[in-house]
Formats: sequence, C-alpha cells, structure tokens
Amino acid sequence: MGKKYDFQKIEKKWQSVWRREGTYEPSFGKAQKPFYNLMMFPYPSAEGLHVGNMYAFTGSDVYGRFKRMQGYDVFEPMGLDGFGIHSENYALKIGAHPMKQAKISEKRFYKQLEVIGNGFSWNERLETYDPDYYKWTQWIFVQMFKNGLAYRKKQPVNWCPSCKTVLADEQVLQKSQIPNPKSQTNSKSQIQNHKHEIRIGVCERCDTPVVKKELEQWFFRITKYAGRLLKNLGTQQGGGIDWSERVKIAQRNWIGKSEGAEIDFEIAGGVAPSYVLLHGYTGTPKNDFRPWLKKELERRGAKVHIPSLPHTKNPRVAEQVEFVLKNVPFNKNTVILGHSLGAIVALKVLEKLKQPVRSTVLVAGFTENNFLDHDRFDEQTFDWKFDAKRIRANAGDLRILRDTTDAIVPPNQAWKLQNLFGGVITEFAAQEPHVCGKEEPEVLRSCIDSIRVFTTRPDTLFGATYMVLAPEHPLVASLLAADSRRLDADSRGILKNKDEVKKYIEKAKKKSEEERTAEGKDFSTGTGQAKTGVELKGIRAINPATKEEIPVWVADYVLAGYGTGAIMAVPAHDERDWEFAKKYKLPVKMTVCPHYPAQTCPILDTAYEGEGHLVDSGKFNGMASETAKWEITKFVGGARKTQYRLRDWLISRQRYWGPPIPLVFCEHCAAQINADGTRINADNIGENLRSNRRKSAFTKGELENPGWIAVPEDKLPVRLPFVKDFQPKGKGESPLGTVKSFYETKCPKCGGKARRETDVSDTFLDSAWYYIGYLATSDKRQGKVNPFENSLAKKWLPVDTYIGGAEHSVLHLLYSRFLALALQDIGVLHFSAKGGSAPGGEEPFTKFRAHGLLIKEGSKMSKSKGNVVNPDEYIRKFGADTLRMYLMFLAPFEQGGDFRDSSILGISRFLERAWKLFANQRHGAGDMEQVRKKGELDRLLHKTVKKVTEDIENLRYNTAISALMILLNKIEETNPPMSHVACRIFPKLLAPFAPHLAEELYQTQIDADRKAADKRGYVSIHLEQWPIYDPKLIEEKTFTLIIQVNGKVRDTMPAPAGTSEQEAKEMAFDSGKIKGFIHGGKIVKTVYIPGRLINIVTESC
RNA sequence: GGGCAUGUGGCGGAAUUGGCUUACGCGUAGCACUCAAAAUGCUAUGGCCUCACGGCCGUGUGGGUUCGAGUCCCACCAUGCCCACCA
Repeated sequence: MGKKYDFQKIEKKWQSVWRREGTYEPSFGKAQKPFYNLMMFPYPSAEGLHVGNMYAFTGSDVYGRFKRMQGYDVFEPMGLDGFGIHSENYALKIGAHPMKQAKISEKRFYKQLEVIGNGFSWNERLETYDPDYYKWTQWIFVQMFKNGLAYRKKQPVNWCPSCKTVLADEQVLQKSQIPNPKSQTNSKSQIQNHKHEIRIGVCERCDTPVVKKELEQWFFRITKYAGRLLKNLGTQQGGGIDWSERVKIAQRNWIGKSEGAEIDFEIAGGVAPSYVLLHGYTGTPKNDFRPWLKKELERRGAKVHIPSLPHTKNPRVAEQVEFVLKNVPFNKNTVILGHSLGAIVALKVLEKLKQPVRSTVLVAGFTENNFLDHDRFDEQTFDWKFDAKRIRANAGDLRILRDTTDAIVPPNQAWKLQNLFGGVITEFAAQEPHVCGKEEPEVLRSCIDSIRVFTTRPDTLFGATYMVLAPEHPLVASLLAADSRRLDADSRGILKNKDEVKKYIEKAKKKSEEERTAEGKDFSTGTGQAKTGVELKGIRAINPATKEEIPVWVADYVLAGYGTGAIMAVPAHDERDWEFAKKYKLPVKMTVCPHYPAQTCPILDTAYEGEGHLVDSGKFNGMASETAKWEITKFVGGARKTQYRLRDWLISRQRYWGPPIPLVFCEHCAAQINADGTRINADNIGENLRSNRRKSAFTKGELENPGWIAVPEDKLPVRLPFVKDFQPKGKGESPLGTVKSFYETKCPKCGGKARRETDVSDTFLDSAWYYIGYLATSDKRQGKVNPFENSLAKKWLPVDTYIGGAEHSVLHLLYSRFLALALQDIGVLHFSAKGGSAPGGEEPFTKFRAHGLLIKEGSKMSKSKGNVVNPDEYIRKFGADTLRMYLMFLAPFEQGGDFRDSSILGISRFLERAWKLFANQRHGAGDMEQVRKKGELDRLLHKTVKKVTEDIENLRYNTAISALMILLNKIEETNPPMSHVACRIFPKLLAPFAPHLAEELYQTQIDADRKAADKRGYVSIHLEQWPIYDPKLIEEKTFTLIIQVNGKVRDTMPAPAGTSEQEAKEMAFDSGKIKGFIHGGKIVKTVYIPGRLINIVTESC
C-alpha cells in the first residue's frame, strides 16, 4: 500500500507553489514566442461562479497549458467585467451598493477562480470598474467622438421599463408568447382559435417587454464598418478569420448585407412650375450641369431661370442678390437652387423674400469663408452672417447636396448648413468634383419631389403598383407641415387627409413593440401579419418603368431605419406587399420572370378577388431575373446599392453603474457653432487655407454635435461619484442627473458654465477592449502607460486563441472587432504581425472558438429551475482535478455537455488508479513475456501521445481523455517494467487536465530520478516540454484483415502489414467461412483496401 | 417564416472522414474479497431467434448513389440554438 491520494492537500500545496514561483506569469518583454490565450472574463453579478463558468474556463486553460508545454510564452489573464446592469441589478436585489458589493464579489470570484487551478497570470488581473481601467474606456469614447465615430441623435429606442434604461438592438430578445385572448382586447377575433404564438421583444436581462421611447442618445458609427466587418469574416466558401463557423454565420446575418438598387419615383406634380438656378464663382448659365438641367426640367414642363450674375470673377454677393431679386420672379411654387457660391446667394435671397418658396436646393454649398483650393473671398464684399430664422422660414423644403469628392468645399460644410438651417443632407459622388459635370442626375433628382426606394428586386419594378413610406419618413412630416403654398392649378401634391394621416402616425409611434406585434399578426395567412396603413390621399407617385401613377401609403410594416424608409410595393412578388394589397384592395400586377412563370406565381395562386394580371415589361419580358435587375435599374436611372441591416451602436445607458460618458455640454460653444459660422474659425485667419489638415478649433465630433465638448484626455477619468440612491429613476435620465456636484462643471473649451453628460456607457464598451488592457495592468497601476501605446500591446496582440460563449456572437465579439478596426484607423492601436499575413491581420482575435453549453440532465441550468450546479461542492468532494477532467470528458468542448452526478465517479476512479500506479512506482524485473508486452505498450504510449496532442489542438478533450484511460488500462493490465521516460510521459499528458495531480506525480518521478543523476531543482511540469512521439514506433506490423462477401463482414484474420491484394485474396479464399458464403457463386470482382479489408462480390448480388 | 446545428445502446458519447457500428465512461447483472456493507477487482452487457454452433435485424423515417453508407445526395419527421415585417 502506498500513499493515499489526498487531493485536498495536493491541490492546495501546488496552487501556493505556483503562485509563489510565478509559474504562469510570462516574461512580457523577453518572451520569444508570445501566445495570448484569452478566455472571456465573467461578470461577477450573481452568487458566484457556477459550473458553466468553470466549464468554459477549464476548456480554455487546458489549451493554454498545452501551448505552454509546447514552448510558447503563454499569457492567460483573468479579470472581472464588473460594471454594468448585471452587477447593478444584483446589488439592487440584495440591497447593497454596487461600489461596495463589487469589492465583496471580487474577493469571492478570485478565490473561486484560484481553486479551479487554472494557469492564470494573477499579476495582470483587471476590473472594469477600476478608475484606472475606465479612464481608458472613457479615453476610447473621446477618440471615437473626436474622429466623428460618435454622434448624438434623437430617435425611438428600445426602453426597458423595469431596468429603466435603453437597450441596444442586440440586447432585445424576441420571445414567443401564447396570446392570452383576455388581455388582447384590442385585437379580438384575429387571435381567437389560433395556436400561433406571438413574438415580443423583451429585455435580455429581466424579460420585461421592451417599449419604444424617443430619446436623445449617443451612438457609435459601427455601420461605417459594416463592409469591413463582413469582409474579414470571409465567405461561406472559406477565407477570413479562423473562427467557429456558427459565430461567423451569426455575424454575417446580423450585418445583413443585401445588394439591390436605389430607384427614384417622382411624385406626380413633383416638378415645380418654376426654377431659379444660381451659378457660383466664375460660373455662367452655360457651364457645368446648368444647360442640361434646364433642358431636363423644361422637358417636364417647368420654367427655368438662370440669371447671369454680375461680377462673377470678383463677386460681391449683395449686388448679385439685388440682381436676382430684380430680374427673377419668385412665388410660393419656385424652387431655388444655388451651386457653390450661388448657395450663399440663394441664402441671402431667402433672407430678403417676403414669402416662402417651395423648396431650396444647396449644391456644394458652404457657410464659411474657407476653401480647400483657393484663398478666402474678400471679407469686405461679403457678409458671412446669416439670419437663420428668416432663411428657415422661407426656404421651404431644404435639400443639401454634399459631394463626397469635393476638392473645394471643406467636408464639414454640409453639416454646418444643416445645423444653421435644418434640411436634409444627401451625400453623393458627383460626376465631376464639386458638382461640375455636364450632367448631374443627383441634382436633377433634388429639384423634383420624389421618393427614393431601396429594393433587392428591381426586376419586378414593372409590377410596382403602390408605394409605402415608413411613418417616420421625412416626406410624411414635410407633407403634414406643408401649408397651402403648393396649391397650384391642379392642386397636385397636396395631402388631403392630413388628420387621418396624423392620427395614424401618432398611433404607430406610440405603439410598443408588443402592441405592434400582437395586433399586427394576421393568422389568416399563417405566415405574415396584418398590416395597418393609411393612404396619402392626393399624393401619387409615378412608376418610372410604366409611367403609371400609383398611390402612396404610410404603413408601419415599412421600417424607417432600413434602406431609405420607403419601398415600392410589388404585391405579386412579395408576400408582405401581397397581404397589404389584399387588405386594402390595391391592384396586383405580375411581371414575367423565370422565377415565377405566370401560371405558377405562388402568391396569385391563392384566391384574390381583385384582378391580378400580367404587365407588359416590353423588352424585359421574360428576361432572366439577374440580368433584368441591372438592366431595369439602368433603364430608369437607378443606382446599384449595397444595404446593411446593421444599425449604429446605441451606447448611452441611463444607469448608475458604468463609466460616465466623458463629455460636457456647453451652451456657449453650441451657440458659436450654430449661430455664426465665421467666428468659429476666427483664429484661422491668415492660415494657409489650402490645407485641409489645418487645425480647427473644434473637432469633427464637436462640429457634428454642436455644444458637446470632450473632456480633455489629461482630465480623465471622469470619476463615477458615490451616489447613495443609485436606483434608476425612469425618466430617461441616469441617477447621476440628480447629483449637482457631478454635473455642474466648466467647459474645457471656453471655460464657461457647462453640464456634464450624466448617462454612462454600455457595458459592452468596457469589455470591448479588455484584452488590450490586460497588457498594461502592471504599468497602468503605476499610472505610467497608455494601454494603447504600450509596447507590449504591439508585441502580444492580436489575441492568438480566444474562447468564449456563442451567446456573444453579435454583441461583444462584433463590438470588439469594430473598436479594434476603428482604433487602428484612428492610429492609436497597432497589432504585431505575429499572425503573419493571415486574413484579417487587423482583427483582434486571430482564432476564436465557441464552447458549447453545459446543461444538467438534459435541461438548461437556471436559477428558476433550481438545477444550477455549484462547483464548490464538487471540488470539496472530488477535488478540482476530478471536476475539471470530468467536465472535459462529457462531450466535445465545442458541443457542450450534460452534467450528470453519477458519471463523475468514472473520472474519480481513473485518477485514483493513476495515483496508485505512479505515486507508488513499481519497477519490476521483467521476464521475456513482459519484455514483449513492453514493446506493445511503447507503441501504445506513442500512439497515445499522438492522439492526445492532436485532440487537444482541436479542442476534442473528451477523446484525449479517453485515450489516456485506454493507456492506463493497458499499463495496469500488463504491469510491465516501465522506463523512466514512460513514467514521465503519462503525467505530462495528464497535466493540462489534472494539473495538480500531474505535478505531484511528476515531481515524485523527478525525485526518484534525482536520486540517480538529475540534480535540477524544482521545475514545474507545466513548464516542461510536451512529449513528442516517434512516428516509426507507431507503425503496426500486423493488422486485422476484414473479409467481406457482398459488403457483409464474414470473417477476420490477422495479416502482416503490407499484404498485397493477391495475398489477401488467397487468405480470403482459404477461409472456410468464406467458402460457405460464396456457395460456388460466380465471383464478379474483389475490392481490396490495403491494410484494411477485402470485399468479394458475387454474381447473385 | 428564414438560417444553422443535431438525431447512434438504458445514459453521456466514440467511429482512422465512405470500410469490423457502439471506443472510453456511467449504469445494470453476476462473481471475488468481506461476518456483512461500502470501496476495490474480475466477467458480461444493442435487439430478436437458437439448448448450442450460429443466424437475422439494427445509427430518426422513406428513397437514391456505391462492391460497401452513421458518414455522400434527395425528400420528410423530431429536437435545439440563432434571427425575424430588413423590401
């Protein structure tokens, strides 16, 4: 009898040795082969770690230990994602303050994490609520803001009435509910007699139904990166980053690329009776797009005036305005268009007009005396102050065209115009920079009232029989606001049922997601939902293909946030449009395309009382759909367009427990930007204005969000104050809004009175950069290093292997990628080239694997079911090694596992047996039989090394463990004299799974050796070399030849390796069993698979 | 409604990627040790037929390809996860 396997003693002992020796602390600066092995850090919200966390951490740790033994300098950090709603709600629940509770949770979590025995670099841990950490979270916000990637916008957002905060789209879960007829009083008959479920959006944390609330919020412009985020994922065929395919698919779907076209539908009466085109500096009525535009407008029946402005080479705006007012008639139906300097003239004209015009178009306009290509205009001849109020009142519908290729007008001028005068900006690339092409279709479009739609099926355009606008579409508001100024002769383009429309829109806006879904579901179709809508009476659009006038509707089945917020409805080819058309008796016209031959159109097959009929698409009749798409787009002057489903990242949270958003609002600076363009850059006079890089007094973010000023970087962090009453207030404002000493501050720009932003940022911002933070924890604590400029970041990033839950597919993982790309673009983050030129060298996580879900006896673990397994109990009873190994043995790590109490005994027995065998070594003198067996055992040993190595690399821990069991069984069975080498290999193979036991066994062996020769001191097994197998030893000398007759196994016999087909045949026919099965039947052929089997095929088969 | 998985003994799961289905473990039964139990060890363990030798049938269902299919193709069924009025 040897020593007893006292796991408690062993585990405690080695954990303290490892900690003391710094076994898992890589040498950051000197590391030769840095390997960043990252595991998603936990949010310490609940009662402590549950076994699911432990499952995931262990899986990552096994891999890290394996890589460490393979000679890599492995960095395996751990920290806590302690900010955020999870922790805050937990504190609320138990009546504690999150700031204090955090410290308590922290202790408990770290203790638990240590007891598991993972090889974490304990010196480098971080907590997101540490001011030294969130200082940099805020710093990121400032970088995003400065570079125009953060903006403020008022829009309906997801609001959780229970958490009293907004939620990102990604945080709203769709949940099915069986409708309860009693509570659905407003949707009566539709719901009865149906088993259908309805979907409602609920808060991912508390399950409360989410409502829409209109709030002004901060957003990060993730949409700008949609294309790159998608591209780096690669395609279904392959390429892209090495990630679990299911996560890549989830991200692809979430980004949701679709390719189609944008097509304009003119509104009937959308061409104004008269136009005034004002040219710019050195321009004439005859140059640029003006002659073409005049022709186009006149062709449509309009009268076009292009005054030849005086002193065009030495302009004096006042004189030009006088000239225009004298020579051109204006009325309520005039459209005034100003190009470049002509835009200034137009604005000044508007100041002087007695009554409003129909609409104003500013093409490549500006408000400031600054240009990219030439010097300023003479200050004396210009008045750069604008009467914004008068201009707003007189401009009618204001349209601002921003040319993205413009080399003259600075890029921010369009926003400035919008800030001053309102209006809608359209960005486009002009035919010639600064909109100087002979034909500029975008300009023509802006002169005519039209509706732009996005469609993926332009090939069905001939079948578009009506249009639908989202309730939030700007045209709807504009029509509702329009007075009678458009009441011209035929009174077209005037909304006749304003009240009805207004009512519908108000109702739609008020509707919560729940209500919309509940009352929108149409069970009669089985698939879709009953759509509601209202016609814009008096408004007709012209189908650009058929030239037919079609009605225009408003309906909330069209989403404002996607595409252009307007659609062309093709009821014959789109199920949603079909339902709507059926309900409101709208015409259905089918186009002929190979997808839906006339007779089998799936939608028209169903009974419809109205007349569905074929439309003649002229030369496009029957054209292949893919060809027709682009041909028809060209035919109607549309443009190909790629659309993404992805929305910008809503980052504000009206909660307490998070990093305050590091911005202040300053009325004074807002006024500067809004009211008077010239003063903003007053300090720039005399500068070389040709440079577009010149210093501006305001950053991009500040110009785009007037009044919002970033807290200077040296003033970070903006500390979260201790607020006793941190309960969310539910008024759309964070509890910080009640703390005067917090929000009252001075503007960093002008020194005046200012108010701090009182919202905090989304938790996902904290976790989006923590992998960078880990590399600066030591230095950061000394307050020295910017984690982003830290040389270690360059050396160790990107992360080599990242393991985590698939539930973060579209949250954390997408945000982290976005931020990594953005920060690299901004120039504050640099990755090493250690990943080589692998796809996505700019990506933060080179390899990502999603682990599976750990369930308990077939069902999901949850507090409500009361089946959550507490790991502490099992560790006490069986030891951490046993629990670790058991969890890894359950099933493939990427698939998940089913935790069953009973089966843990198998692992427990296995480790006991390993202990018995190796802790109490037996060196028996061998007889001949044992020597022979030893040869076999050596082969098995090397085969096991191969198998375990390959399996761990592929995260197939269950089969690696099974291989170890087979090896142990065999050793016990043969009880051979084992070499010192073999006695070391087994513990090494065991080390990633059962680190404590392996260390103990190994050190026992070393001690034995040491007595003989080896004088080395303590070297942890976890820093030793991973075993290498000898391929020659693995080769088998014999194999089992399988003999089949007609594909059925009839006999097996041992055969030497390298048996030829002829030899195998002879062996097969010699077998008495085989003869019986052939029955003398004629042999058609034999199939021989070398080293495996021979199959005899007879005639009767 | 769409997308992605998965479906193998009483259970968790293996299967060299088209070649002996059920490795490894749990459970169960029997035996050994024990006064007895636990622990441990040994043996057996897919179903059906047979005293037996042995045979037949078996990887959700139905078809197909192949000398040979758990694996590939088609259709269907079931379960799970993700998404969902995205034009």
